[in-house]
Amino acid sequence: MSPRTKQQFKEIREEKMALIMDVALERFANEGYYQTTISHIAKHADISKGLMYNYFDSKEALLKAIIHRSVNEVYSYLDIDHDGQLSTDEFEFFIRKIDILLKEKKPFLRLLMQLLMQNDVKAQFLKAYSESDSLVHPGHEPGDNYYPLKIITLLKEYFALKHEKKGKQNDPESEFNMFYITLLGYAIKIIYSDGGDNDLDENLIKRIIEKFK
Amino acid sequence: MSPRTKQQFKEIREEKMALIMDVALERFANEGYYQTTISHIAKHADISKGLMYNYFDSKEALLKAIIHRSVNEVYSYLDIDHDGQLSTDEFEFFIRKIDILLKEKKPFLRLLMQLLMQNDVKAQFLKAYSESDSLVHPGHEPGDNYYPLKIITLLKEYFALKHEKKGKQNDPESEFNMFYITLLGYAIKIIYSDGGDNDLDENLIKRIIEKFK
Amino acid sequence: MSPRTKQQFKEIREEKMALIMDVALERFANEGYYQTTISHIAKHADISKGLMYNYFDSKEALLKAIIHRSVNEVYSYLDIDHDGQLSTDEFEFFIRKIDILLKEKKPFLRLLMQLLMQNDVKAQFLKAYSESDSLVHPGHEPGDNYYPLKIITLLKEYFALKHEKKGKQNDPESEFNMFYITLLGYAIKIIYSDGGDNDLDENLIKRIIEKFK
Amino acid sequence: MSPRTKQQFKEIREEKMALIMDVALERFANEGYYQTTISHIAKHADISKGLMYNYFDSKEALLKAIIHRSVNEVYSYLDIDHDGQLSTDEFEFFIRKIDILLKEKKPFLRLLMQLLMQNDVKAQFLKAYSESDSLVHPGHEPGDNYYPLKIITLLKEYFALKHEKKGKQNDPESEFNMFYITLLGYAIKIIYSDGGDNDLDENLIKRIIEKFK
DNA sequence: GATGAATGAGTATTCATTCAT
DNA sequence: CATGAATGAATACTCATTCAT
Repeated sequence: MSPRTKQQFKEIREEKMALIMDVALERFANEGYYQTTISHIAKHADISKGLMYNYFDSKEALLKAIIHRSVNEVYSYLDIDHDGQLSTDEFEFFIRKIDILLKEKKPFLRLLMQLLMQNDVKAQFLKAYSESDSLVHPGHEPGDNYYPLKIITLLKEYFALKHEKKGKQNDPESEFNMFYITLLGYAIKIIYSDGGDNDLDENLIKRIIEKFK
Repeated sequence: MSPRTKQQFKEIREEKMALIMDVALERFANEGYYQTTISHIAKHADISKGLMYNYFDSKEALLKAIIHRSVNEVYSYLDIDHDGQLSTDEFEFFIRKIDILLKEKKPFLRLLMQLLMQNDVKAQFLKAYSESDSLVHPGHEPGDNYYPLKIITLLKEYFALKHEKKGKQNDPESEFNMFYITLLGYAIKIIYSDGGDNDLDENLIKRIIEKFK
Repeated sequence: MSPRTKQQFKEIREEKMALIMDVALERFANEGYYQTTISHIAKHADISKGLMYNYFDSKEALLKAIIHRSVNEVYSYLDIDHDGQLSTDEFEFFIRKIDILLKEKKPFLRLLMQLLMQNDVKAQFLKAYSESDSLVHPGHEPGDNYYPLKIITLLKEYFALKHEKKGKQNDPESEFNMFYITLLGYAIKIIYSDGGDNDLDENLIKRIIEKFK
Repeated sequence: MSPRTKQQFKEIREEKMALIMDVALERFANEGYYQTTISHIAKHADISKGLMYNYFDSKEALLKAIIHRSVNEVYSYLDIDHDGQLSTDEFEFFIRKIDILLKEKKPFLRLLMQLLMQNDVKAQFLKAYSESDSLVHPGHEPGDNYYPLKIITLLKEYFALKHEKKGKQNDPESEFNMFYITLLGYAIKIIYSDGGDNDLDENLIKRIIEKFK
């Protein structure tokens, strides 16, 4: 009988927003962003069409919120804040983390792939994300050495250092590129497999670590 | 002035169809299949919307025709009709052909990626393609050893044989999988780069060949 | 701490209703009735949407209540209850009162203009108001000589009498019509000016009085 | 059997656009711009909803086109291109033209009133129209003495000159303002009357001319 | 009395497809 | 063979109104 408190309203809002974002992410990843209708999302989330607009200004705002949330989750999981060089163990640890992310963030990564693989204007804001990271760390300017680039830099330095030490025959840039395409191929395989053969995947990630560490 | 012969009409027809397919493929690859409108295609091909329907029953029929054509081109370029085992030279030759295809069929491969990365019903027919090859070789049933699978089989046999001969430490299945993800990563890199660094790519493909042949 | 008396509750209720009506009138007048949303009103009045419906059955009921209130204010300010003929001084006094009303009831008059200038069904009830005065004096039938018409009648009689006395060249109906359009034009000018030049307006109203008294 | 020529298509387009604009103007004027739905327009014009969008980008674009057309018609009818001062005959002629416009352009003028009497952002472009005339005479800058202002200037000069010559008691600015509100009141009366008493209106316009010429 | 989450009918707009010429 | 006007089903989004708390 007594009216709901502000706190209760806040909780309702947050739970509902999370529900809508979860459902929408699932649909976006599987049906494609443009093919997913607000009606679909509403039906799957068991809410009315209108309610979505109580929480998000538009379909695009919903997409942005989902990306924002997921990017934050990914970054905070990776938690890269490394000033010196990567040790071999840290390198291995990093690959393992990536592997876990690939398996835990499949829907988000499918959505991301989908959006990044289009050239049209609407998708540009996404590229901005992956390059500038401005929403996650608003203090940084495009040109700073913030997270996404920092990762790349760290890895390149790792390969440069390894080359110095071990004097392998291949130059470090080539080595980094081999590493990059191998991990990319592995990522695609994981993201687009439904379940898949775990032993097989485990064997692959071990070989990647072994080969490039 | 003289009335065109049936042959001439047929040629005009075929040229127009090819034009429409070319334009559509370009738009599909860059804007996305669902985002590309018939109006856009018509405008870019400098024909009327109605004419498109003179040549293709629907937007989906146009898509199928484009895929059909490109799949045929790919298969006939690869020209795999190999009964015995792949020699090392043939393996290298195969990788080189793949590399050339990646660079020459970028728009088609982008379109393909786009469609394969969706789970929804409309995209199912595409998976059918990649698995059954039914349109290209309508006689085959899913289970036959037709082209796409034949390639896989040949490659697996290649790695099995190599393992027997050279007795490398890794089992052939694992080796094949490493090869698969490396090539996949390379393919994605090539398909989605605009121009890109040719020397760098050449270095990569050489290393792939070296590593897996 | 002590429980509020019924009287206090009633006062709170009435103050809240007045607040809502004030805010709504302002928004209706400036944004337009149809363009003003209940959400806007609630936000500007610093109450919840639900509360509005506690006081008014619907948006239209709110509109009617606002009109009702304003019409009553206007009528009670004009306080026309005149049985005989208008004297010259009374005529001048009437114009002065109109002038004051124009300046004090701008928002209401803007809203009224807005509604009267539409032919659609929804606006019909307003015409009913201006012609029948049924809400203000529910006993009257359209055809009675109630207030709005009474004013017209009084003014027409004033011009008829003036014609008899002074024998001006123009017939009284024509004179009334000139008076009507001049006052109408003046009214529009005042209602839709923001602030405006007071001296200029004062000069105009003086000339109107001078010309028609 | 033979396909339509470009000319035929152009004619169809122009007739249909005119039809849609005519119907829409009528509805906008009577129901109000915001209350008029595209469905209503389509139904009244006996076309499908979609067709409107073949000719106009949006509801607002349709509105702009209607205003543009009507403004052009009004200006070309008034055909004010007067360098010197207005003679008495020209002044009378001008009032007569205004009177004719008021009767012939009722729907447009109702629409215009409706839009000008709202403060919201969407209506601002209209004020721009009435003040800058930029669409009609694109060469002019806001500040030039282009048509709408030119009319005002001409009239003010007319009253100034008249004052010099005849030395009436009232200053010319006051006289112009009286003229302005009288004509405004007359305009409103005409625009919002349905048919109305022609003799009565004719008498009014004669008196206006007589009084102010 | 008061809140704001939830609903759903309604609105502008898009676009594949049809068809008269 | 070719055109583009015309259609209508579908889609994103709005907003008055209801209702559980």
